Parts: sequence; structure tokens; C-alpha cells
Amino acid sequence: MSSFKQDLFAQFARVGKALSHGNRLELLEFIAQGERSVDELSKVSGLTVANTSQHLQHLRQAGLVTCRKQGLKVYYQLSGDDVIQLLDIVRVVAERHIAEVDKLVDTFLTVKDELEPIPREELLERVKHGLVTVLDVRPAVEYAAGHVPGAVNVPLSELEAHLAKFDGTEEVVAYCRGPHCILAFDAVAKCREKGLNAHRLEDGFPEWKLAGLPVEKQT
Amino acid sequence: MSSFKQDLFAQFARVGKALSHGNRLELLEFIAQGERSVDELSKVSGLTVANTSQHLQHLRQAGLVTCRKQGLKVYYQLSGDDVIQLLDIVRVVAERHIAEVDKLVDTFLTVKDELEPIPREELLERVKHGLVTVLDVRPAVEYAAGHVPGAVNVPLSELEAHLAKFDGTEEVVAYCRGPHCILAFDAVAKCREKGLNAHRLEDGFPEWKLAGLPVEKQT
DNA sequence: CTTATATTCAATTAATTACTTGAATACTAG
DNA sequence: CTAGTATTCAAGTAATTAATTGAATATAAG
Repeated sequence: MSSFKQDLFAQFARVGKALSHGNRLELLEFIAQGERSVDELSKVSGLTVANTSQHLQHLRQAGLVTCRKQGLKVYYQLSGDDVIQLLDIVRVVAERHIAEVDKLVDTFLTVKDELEPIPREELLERVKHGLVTVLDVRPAVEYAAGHVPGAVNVPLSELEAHLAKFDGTEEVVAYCRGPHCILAFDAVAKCREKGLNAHRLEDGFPEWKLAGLPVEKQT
Repeated sequence: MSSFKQDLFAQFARVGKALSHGNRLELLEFIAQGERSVDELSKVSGLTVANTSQHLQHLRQAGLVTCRKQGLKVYYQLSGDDVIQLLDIVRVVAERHIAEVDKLVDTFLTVKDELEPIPREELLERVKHGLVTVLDVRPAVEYAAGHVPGAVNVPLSELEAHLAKFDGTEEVVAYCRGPHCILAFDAVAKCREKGLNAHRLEDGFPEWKLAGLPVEKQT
């Protein structure tokens, strides 16, 4: 009878299936930073190339990513901003309704509450008036693919060295890949150890872009 | 090393897993209309009771639904409005990026474009001024659990009989479970055959509730 | 206490999915 | 044309998941 409903739900389930594996969610988070090739994704995720490729095809069949071939490489990107929204709401639902998530976040992002995140619009204002130093603590490739205007790319490994240049009176805001990315948390913690007035930006770069705020490329 | 990230993504993937099966998505749509017992859900979905129960536990472990026991029965409900949002964005992403979905919708909801849906706020206005008859074409239980204020419950089977009462000058707006529920499409089609000025409400009841618009219970 | 009903549990089978491995394809550069 | 690199494909194994069946539990009513 109503195989329409069944067929339709089966199609929607393809999106769910794509989101049903941790490795694919991780890949999606990387891709959300900007277009990436299969072997970049393989390296950054630690999966074998073949495995990465298979997950990507899974994602592509569910309509979450698209790809283009350029020379030898195949570059994958999100098929739209709606996918960032989708990922964010999955996170929110999990955070609100799965106890283990709270436990994990509490354990690993210890000082979570102390690092009250700065709203995006507020950061944009302060940047315009030169009131704040913005740290992008993601790897250089991700920074190159797009970042908050005026942000300085300081991968975590180089943070110590950079901190030496600061005189201790500056206000610093760090951001990374998304709301649960540890990079920014760690950066803020390190900055505070040095006595800086440091905060985290709410969420990460994909959400900044999603909000329609200005984005700067390369440097 | 960074097992935090992996653990966290594994948790998020539980939400994806819950959404990764057509039967579970269908159950969620029913539950989104209001609290339902296991055997009601079993009947309405056509699954065996045991199978329904297992899917529901799957959903519960993913944090998407909660349940309470009252007497012999166990009632399930969505664990929050964020779950309606989640379901809607899954639909939107699938609709935009999976070609098969478009094909399906085009095939079964033939006159899709002709039935331009009425925005929720606009309907609310017109209802206030008594300018329109609102038809809730869902089953009586779902209507009883909550409906658009002033809506008349006319399950599809009884629609013909009801139409006799109309004089052909009235404006009619029909709604059902959600954006792809065929009930409202069918209702509008039937009304139009009788020469009525009929339209569909955008989306369905859960989205109405999600928008924070007034809801009426029982009758 | 017994019976009936709603739900869950446990065990089984069938189907699907993840990952590995090695080969095949597609493109570039020499 | 050849060699090298990036990606995909194909086959196999291990693991997970869906659905069925029948039994177990829990509650209510007689």
C-alpha cells in the first residue's frame, strides 16, 4: 500500500546511516573546515586510504558531501550549509539527552564553565575596534581554507612560542573546529596560565561561516 | 591519545544510528504527534510488538525519546523539541541533496506545486478572523493529543461525508503529520474536486507546536 | 490467587556493515 | 610509453544489526 511513506523514510534513513558512525562524523567535521582531498582526510583521521574512500562514498551517496576531481586528487566538500546545521543539531541533541556526553565533556573539558564562550557577533565588533587578538588554533591547511578576519594562525604546538610576544595585558579569543574541539580549550588554558585574559569563541569556524559572518582566505 | 574526540563522536553517532532505519523514523513521526503507547505504535506502524519495543529502546538509548509507565502501558514521547528540529533538518537535507527523494515526492505528491502551502502565521491570522476552515486529517487519537486551535478533525475516510456540508465558497486549509505526509495532500485534492478553495498548511502539527504557536487539546 | 494484557527479554537467523588486503583505474610527469 | 601517485574497486572476514519467536515480567482486574 503506502509504500511511498516507507520509501521516503528509507531515503531519509540514508542520511541517518551516514551519521551513524563515529569515523564519518569525524570526517565530516574535517570537511566542514573546507574542501579536502582523500589522502589529506586519510592522514588527519588516521584511517587507511581505502577505508577513508569508502566512508566518503557513503557520505556522498547520502548527499552530505560532493566531490570534484582535479588532476590526481579528488576533493570532497560539504554539499551545503544545511549539513553544518545538521551536524550541529545532532551535537545539541546528543549533549542534551545522552548522559554519557555530559560526562565526557565534563571529564575532558574540565574548566568548561570557566571559559564562557564569546558570542560571534561580539567578537566581530571587538575585532573591528582592534580590541582583541584572535587565535585560530587549527592546522595551517584549515586556516588557509578560510578563517575569521584578522585571526592569527597559531597551531597548538607553536602556541608557547607565540605567547612570549604577548605582554600580558592583551585580550585573546581562541577558536577551532567546533563546539567540542579540544584545541581551543587547550589554547585558552595555556593562555591563562601565562596570565592572559583569554576566552573561547562560541562553537567553531564552520558555525561562524554558517552565521553568514565575513570570512578571510589565505594570508 | 585523543580518545576523547573518538568517544565523543561515537556518542554523537548513537543519534545517527537511531535515525538510520526507516521504521524508527516512522515511529518518531508518530510520536512527534504526541505521546503514544507501545501497542498503539505497533498497530499504527504495522510492526510486531516486540520489534516496535526494540526500536523504541534503540531510540531511548540515543536520547531521542523518553517513556513513562502508567498501569499496564508504557508511553513514549519525544525527549524535546530539538528532536523535531533534528527530524526536520534530516528531511530538508535529504530533500535537497538526494535525487531519489525529489523523484519520489514528484511521483506521489503529483500536484505538489499547485498546492502552495500556507505559512503558519498567516493561517493563525485567518483563523482568528474566522476566514477559514481548518481540517486536521490525522487519526482521532493524534488530533486529541493536540491540534491547531479551531481545527476540525476529519480523518480522510470521513472527508467525503463532511464535504457535503460545505457550500463551495469556503476556504479550507488541511494539515497532517508533517511536510511529506500524504494525508493533507489527498485531502486538498479531494476538496478541490468539489470546487473548494483548498490549501495545505506548511509542514504539519509538530512543526506548528515547535514554532511556539497555540495548541488546543481534546475538543 | 488466578487470569488477562502490555511490555520486555533472550535466543536464533538473516542481512548489513566495517575494515583489510591487494588489484585495477585514472591521471601526471618524465 | 613508463613510472609514480591518488583513488576506487572487489573479495573476504569479522562484527553489528534487524526481525522472528517464544518465554519472562509486571500490572490490573476478577
